[in-house]
Amino acid sequence: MRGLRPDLVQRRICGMWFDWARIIHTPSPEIFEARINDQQIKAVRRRAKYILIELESDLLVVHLKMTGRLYVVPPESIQEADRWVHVKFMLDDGRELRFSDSRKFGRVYLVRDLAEITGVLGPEPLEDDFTLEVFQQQLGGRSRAMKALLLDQTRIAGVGNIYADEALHRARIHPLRPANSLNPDEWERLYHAVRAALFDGVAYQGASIQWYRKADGSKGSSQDHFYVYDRTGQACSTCGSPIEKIRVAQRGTHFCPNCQPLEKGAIAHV
DNA sequence: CGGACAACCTGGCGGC
DNA sequence: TGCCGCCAGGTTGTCC
Repeated sequence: MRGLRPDLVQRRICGMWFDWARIIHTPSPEIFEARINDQQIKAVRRRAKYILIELESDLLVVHLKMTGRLYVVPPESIQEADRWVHVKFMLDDGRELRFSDSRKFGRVYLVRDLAEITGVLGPEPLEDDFTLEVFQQQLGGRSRAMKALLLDQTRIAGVGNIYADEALHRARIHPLRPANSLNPDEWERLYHAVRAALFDGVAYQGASIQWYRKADGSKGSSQDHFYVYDRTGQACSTCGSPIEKIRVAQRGTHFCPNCQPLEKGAIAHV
């Protein structure tokens, strides 16, 4: 989002193209095309994992899902190959905004009101009003595994599989711990850990494990700073124990069995 | 409420 | 080399 902003703000959309209609989620492709045409881009923002491109009378919303990429190409590079481009928006300066997605899971939306898409999302964890009390109120009081709760976008928005694992490790909490078993100190640790993990992810400009690329096409570096994600069998940077991988909430889940013990009272021995 | 699973899709990788 | 099965930064819906 930050990388796209300078290339997009003040541009005017003067055409679009697509070759996979299902990616155009709302409204129908015909209406989408007619309505977006000639609208000027006023701002580029974000809500949870949704990129919001503010137009004069609509919001162009993009979700990259697993393998989506959004980037701008200058006129001289428009012939450059990318076999996974499925939607293009022509800009008034001759450039082109491309949505590329090998798995075709990503979606684009054109709406008057953001609530049409993100109405059920929980609070933004990096906002100032996201306090420890809010965090605990959103996630606490139930028996679900903490990892599953962190991934639940209706309780807290924007935490994905990588940063859920990273936050739990930073807070030294096992991913299977029931939410109603955390003590006040653990709640506070996890609160700060979630924010720190997300903040660092943004600072490192995303994780380029396979497909993700920044707006300028280069790789983010978050993957070079993972504590547990994608590090199965490697030594924990804190204690040296091998990182383990299990399945929680149907997602691959990485943790250090020594730093993040499941048994109550189990104390890490280094 | 919550867990399991399928669906949506394609590509990369390890194993044989 | 080739084929097969498994895995993947996410979300939604169904069933139990």
